[in-house]
Amino acid sequence: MSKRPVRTIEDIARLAGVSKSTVSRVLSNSPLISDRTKQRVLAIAKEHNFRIHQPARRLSLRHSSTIGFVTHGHTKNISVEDLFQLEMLGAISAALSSYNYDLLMLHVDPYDNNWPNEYLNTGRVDGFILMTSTRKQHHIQTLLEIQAPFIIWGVPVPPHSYCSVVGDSFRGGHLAGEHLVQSGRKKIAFIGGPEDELEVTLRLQGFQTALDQAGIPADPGLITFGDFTSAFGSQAIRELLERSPEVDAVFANSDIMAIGVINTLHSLGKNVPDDIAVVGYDDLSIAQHATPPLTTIRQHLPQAGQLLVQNLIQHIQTGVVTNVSIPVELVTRGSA
Amino acid sequence: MSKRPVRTIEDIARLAGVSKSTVSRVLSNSPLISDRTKQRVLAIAKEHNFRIHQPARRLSLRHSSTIGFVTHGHTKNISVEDLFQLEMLGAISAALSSYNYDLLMLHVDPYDNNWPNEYLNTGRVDGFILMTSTRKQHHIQTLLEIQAPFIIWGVPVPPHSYCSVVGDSFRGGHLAGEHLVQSGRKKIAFIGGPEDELEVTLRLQGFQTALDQAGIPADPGLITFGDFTSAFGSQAIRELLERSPEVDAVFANSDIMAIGVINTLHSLGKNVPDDIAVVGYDDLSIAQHATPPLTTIRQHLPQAGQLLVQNLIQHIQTGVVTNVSIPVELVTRGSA
DNA sequence: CTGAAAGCGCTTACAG
DNA sequence: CTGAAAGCGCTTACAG
Repeated sequence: MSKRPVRTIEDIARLAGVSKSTVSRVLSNSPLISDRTKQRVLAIAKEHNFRIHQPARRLSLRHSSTIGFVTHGHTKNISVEDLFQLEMLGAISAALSSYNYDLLMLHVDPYDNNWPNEYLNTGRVDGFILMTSTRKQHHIQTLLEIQAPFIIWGVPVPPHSYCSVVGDSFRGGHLAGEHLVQSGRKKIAFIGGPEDELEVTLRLQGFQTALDQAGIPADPGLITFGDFTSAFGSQAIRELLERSPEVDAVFANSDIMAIGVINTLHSLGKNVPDDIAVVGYDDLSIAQHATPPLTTIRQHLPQAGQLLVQNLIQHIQTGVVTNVSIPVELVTRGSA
Repeated sequence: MSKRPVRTIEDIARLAGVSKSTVSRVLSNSPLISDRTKQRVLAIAKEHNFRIHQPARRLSLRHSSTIGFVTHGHTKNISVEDLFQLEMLGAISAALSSYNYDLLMLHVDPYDNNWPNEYLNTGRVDGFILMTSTRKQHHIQTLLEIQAPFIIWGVPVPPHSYCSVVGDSFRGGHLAGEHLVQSGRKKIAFIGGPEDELEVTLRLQGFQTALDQAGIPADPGLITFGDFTSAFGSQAIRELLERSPEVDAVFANSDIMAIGVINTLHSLGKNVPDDIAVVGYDDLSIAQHATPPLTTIRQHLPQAGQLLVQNLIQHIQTGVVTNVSIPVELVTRGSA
């Protein structure tokens, strides 16, 4: 008689003339239930647009079906530099919802060591996904210590064993170098991310291998490291050009950096790719919208997101530790 | 004797020699409890690094203390164009955690009308925050119909009443126009976002008012609309220059557009701001890193995030509907 | 194939 | 100021 008494499984049970147990079972698709009952209950549930109350379910099941995406605290840090993370977030979110998991955003204080407990012991989250980088390395220690389930995007560092997925950076660097070499470039600069990041080192190794193979001598003067920002890209190319005006190509370690490089080149009156060819890294969606459109190394973010969640969930459920390396791919567009 | 028996409030109660009720009360800071008991329980809780289990708490309290941030589905859409949203997300997240609320990311299918129930009826979320835009307008309808608590960033559209916070777009447009006029510009173009967005219209009105006041005649040929992307910024300035080569300033409706404009100007050999002055909008963190650093209208995102969450929570608790307009501010840097 | 009952870990009237 | 008990809405052995 009253407005909307259909809020719980018990309401449905009453309407269907069965027990709560039965309703619960049909809703979780238990094989025990007869088809007739199942259809009837389902019909009633649908008719009333019934949805299971998650906190109750989570309490009973003792897990949250939600994972935390870990990001660093301060608002100020969020900027174009985090575009990569943003695209990754989209990919992860898409994958997560296909598993019926929720995505909790965790803006974490980098100096706090207790945050994993804050989310795990409270039953808000079943595990974590994080993008690694040097400064976050100690988070991994913390997670390892309390045995929190997690997976990282990045190269896992040896002593310990934990889940990871990462692009094949050596091959990425190699592809970039090879492409530049094959298009006839001779003075090819490497504008890298942080020198102490494994990915960066690997890209450099792949890159140098490609030059070696083409018989181009290594020139330390053409190699710089910094961060992944466009600001650093700008600065790096400017300095490079002062030191070595004959540079005819650059391999930048991120699309964002590459865009910084290109902008600076334009303002110096250089033509891209005629005077200087530029290849980026990641293939974010901005890559195709740059002027000229960026030639870059595609990291396959949607696939990465999918693997990150699939393997995390698997790890939560079975304890299996996976480390996967995703093939990268050269995408040729206008800039090189 | 066993490893870690301290997982629940009951464990703490046992250790402290009190009842669960008492522990619960000290943990929720009930005034009923004596100081002695409170200190003792707190000490024990801290010693064992105890954290309350949220699903249980939420089930009991009948609310989730989490809010959903609504974003559109497809991975592909996430790009530099969403930088604004990203910075807003950071601001919201910061505000939320000061209220002990969690932030759930909701990548929602734009053609699905049932998503609010999916989150509200399931007890996963107490309310929603969304950024509006024309295409999202029908989400508001849906939310209104099922009486879901929500707040938007954007101008509320009349017939209905719901919470909102928004920057003062008229004043923003006015400040931009005024600044350009005062620096002696005569042919000032307006490169707008979507023509059917209220914010855009308001910025144009403010802008035109400023020109009027300076006695500069309105020139419809200098006004364009598109979207907030840098690609559109590039395209718009290129077309504008063909039609009216004498343009000496532009007011772009987002920092991202402004950056597109500047890049294109550079590649056309124009100097910014000498040949053409450019003012942007938003003051995202990229603004200060542009070359030249962007003169822009600051929207005060951290404050916006704070108001968004504060007023949403207030609305959830009391039903009060607030509509707030945040003052904007001209930030003068290199580009104009 | 189905149901009654216990339990998940909290909160909070109610009684003292 | 404190405790025993009921209840939040599910799930799942256990018994049939």
